[in-house]
Amino acid sequence: MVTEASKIKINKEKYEKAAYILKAVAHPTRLAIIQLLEFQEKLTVNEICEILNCEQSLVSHHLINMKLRGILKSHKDGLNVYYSLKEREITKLLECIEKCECNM
Amino acid sequence: MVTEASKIKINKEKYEKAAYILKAVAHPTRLAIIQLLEFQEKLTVNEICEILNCEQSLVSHHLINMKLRGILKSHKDGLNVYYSLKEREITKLLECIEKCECNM
DNA sequence: GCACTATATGATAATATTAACATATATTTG
DNA sequence: CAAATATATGTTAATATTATCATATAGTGC
Repeated sequence: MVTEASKIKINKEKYEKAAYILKAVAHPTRLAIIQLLEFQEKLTVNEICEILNCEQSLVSHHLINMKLRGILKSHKDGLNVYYSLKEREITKLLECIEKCECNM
Repeated sequence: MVTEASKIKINKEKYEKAAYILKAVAHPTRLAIIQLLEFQEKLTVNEICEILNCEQSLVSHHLINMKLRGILKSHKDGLNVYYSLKEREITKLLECIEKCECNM
């Protein structure tokens, strides 16, 4: 039992990091953005707004937050800001969830 | 563009379900519980409390919530309630996250 | 420099999640 | 049935997330 406990203690930071990333992603709009970018390589804020039919500043908040957490990256080109996946690996989360039969 | 939009619309429910599951899991304690149960098959509420050094009612709330969302299952044996994974697939979430380099 | 467009920022309100605590319920044992 | 134990429940407080709105900033074209 002590072994387990110390194992958990050591891993505490790991769980906190993982939860931090999961929280950044656990939102329908954010998942949609991630999957859009899985197939589109890069999109502007406005394009995402239009596709998702979602207000600009809200989308912007979502994007900036995910960028902050290292999930997205962006580059500016004139007036536009293009967002893209920084971590393609993150797209596997959705696959993983879909395989779960827990969505009841 | 319209194509994208309708695709997203159709998938809206999918993203909501996925977010619902992800939210249930996006917490350090919950991730720890899941990983404990990956290796232990089943544990009582008290065992989990002790290992994680976490208050009983709080653990109970976490467990019940995850059970509600189809991630865990439980069975009673005398005074004890044993919790275990309902969906082993869920343990792959952690692997998946760990592979991401997004954790800054 | 002015008007226009795209994006970001900041404040606040609405809502959801987490924690803490007190207590209830159910089971076992004597 | 009383005491002890394990778990669940319900309430409230603390905190975090999400949405909304108003406005700022920055780049473009005239």
